[in-house]
Amino acid sequence: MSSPNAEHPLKVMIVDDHPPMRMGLIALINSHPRMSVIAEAADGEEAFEVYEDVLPDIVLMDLRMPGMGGAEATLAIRKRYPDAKIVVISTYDWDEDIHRALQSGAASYILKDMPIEDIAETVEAVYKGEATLPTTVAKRLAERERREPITDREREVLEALVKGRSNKEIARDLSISDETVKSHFKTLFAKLQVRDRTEAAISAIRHGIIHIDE
Amino acid sequence: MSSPNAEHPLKVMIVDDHPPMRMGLIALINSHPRMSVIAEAADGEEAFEVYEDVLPDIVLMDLRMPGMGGAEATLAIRKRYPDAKIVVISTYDWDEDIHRALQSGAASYILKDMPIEDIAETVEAVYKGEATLPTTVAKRLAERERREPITDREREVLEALVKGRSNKEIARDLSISDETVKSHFKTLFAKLQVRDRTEAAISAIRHGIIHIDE
DNA sequence: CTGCCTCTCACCCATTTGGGGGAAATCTTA
DNA sequence: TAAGATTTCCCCCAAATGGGTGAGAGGCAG
Repeated sequence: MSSPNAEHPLKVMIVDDHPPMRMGLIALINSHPRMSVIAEAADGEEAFEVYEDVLPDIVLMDLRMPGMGGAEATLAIRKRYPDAKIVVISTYDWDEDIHRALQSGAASYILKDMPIEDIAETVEAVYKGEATLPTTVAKRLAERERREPITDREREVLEALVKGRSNKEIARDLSISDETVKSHFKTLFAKLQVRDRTEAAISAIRHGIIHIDE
Repeated sequence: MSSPNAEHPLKVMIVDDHPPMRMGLIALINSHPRMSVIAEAADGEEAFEVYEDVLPDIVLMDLRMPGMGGAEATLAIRKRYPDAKIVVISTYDWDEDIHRALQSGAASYILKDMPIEDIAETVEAVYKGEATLPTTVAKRLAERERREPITDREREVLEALVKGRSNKEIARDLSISDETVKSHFKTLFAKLQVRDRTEAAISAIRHGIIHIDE
């Protein structure tokens, strides 16, 4: 594999659901001497299809998108192409988002408020196999490690909570007794270091454990 | 005032805290034959300062920014320059955000998931004095009208709630009795059409009444 | 097979929250 | 100034939530 140059630039694919952001990322990459955008997609499914078509050297992928998000798309692509290099770019530095993206096989996680030079640099660095994570992002990830891991069941309870359900309703939804729901909340309060359900809901949203909207 | 043409293009100013988005909006406007970006800013305060310096024909302004947001910046600019034409562009179509932006004097409110052609079109239309609001946005705004207006005090209570405070703590914070807090919640539940405080908190966030983060 | 973890459920009891009234004080504005 | 909205507070009572403790069933890893 020869290193990219003016004749054989690094082939980049852009994935983002916002047209102007897509335009900016394309302009950013194309203005770099050794990189060139060869494809774009507006959501996760399209990203997977287009990836197979064009087989880019690297993907610059948004995280939050309608339908299939960036983490799922990363997982899908790397399942078929384990060497795929994907840089996730997001608005938020929420620890669960970061964790999910990296778990899914993203090589890096960067933020949209970074200077465009840093974004381009990360893309090139990742292509070269240099693992880079911005300090802000790494710090958030470290914070997450310090938090006790939340189990699948607990996540389901949180999800129902954020939908506005009462203990009884959550119990019905999950086919368990409401005493069990209370029990889950007790452990959740401890893990999230909060005192009541409202705080728990907000905390879950702020950490990206549960996604509002859609 | 002569109409913009290739020699005298419409002078546009771009305000957004995300460098790649700024780059995209600039590229978008500059690729239009009758428009040209003459200045940019990364937050509300900078927007005001730069506006005074360059006096653009129109501003394309992001809503959510660290420090002074787009609505406050719009208000500040139009206080000094009542004829300033400002198009707010946002990720979210939350009714309170839309309302605040238009209340602040924005001429239109558009979304970042719109096609770039529509964005450019809106900017030009607004300059010509044609008021345009995307149907999605107009619909959200209409929904808001159907909701009973929330008072300032109630908003403060909601804000404290989203911070995770209990009734007693909210009472202490606002120097009122906790019976009064309960009273405010009673009316809030009715206005937001929810049954408990957790739902109220989520609803307040989803409508953009209270902003999480920062 | 034996811990360890998760999920499940139960009981008790204190506190918090929510729903029904009503009412005085203040502030706005027609 | 009088109507109207807002903010403040009160009472009562029912329902929901939260904290402590304990414990059985099932799964998974060493």
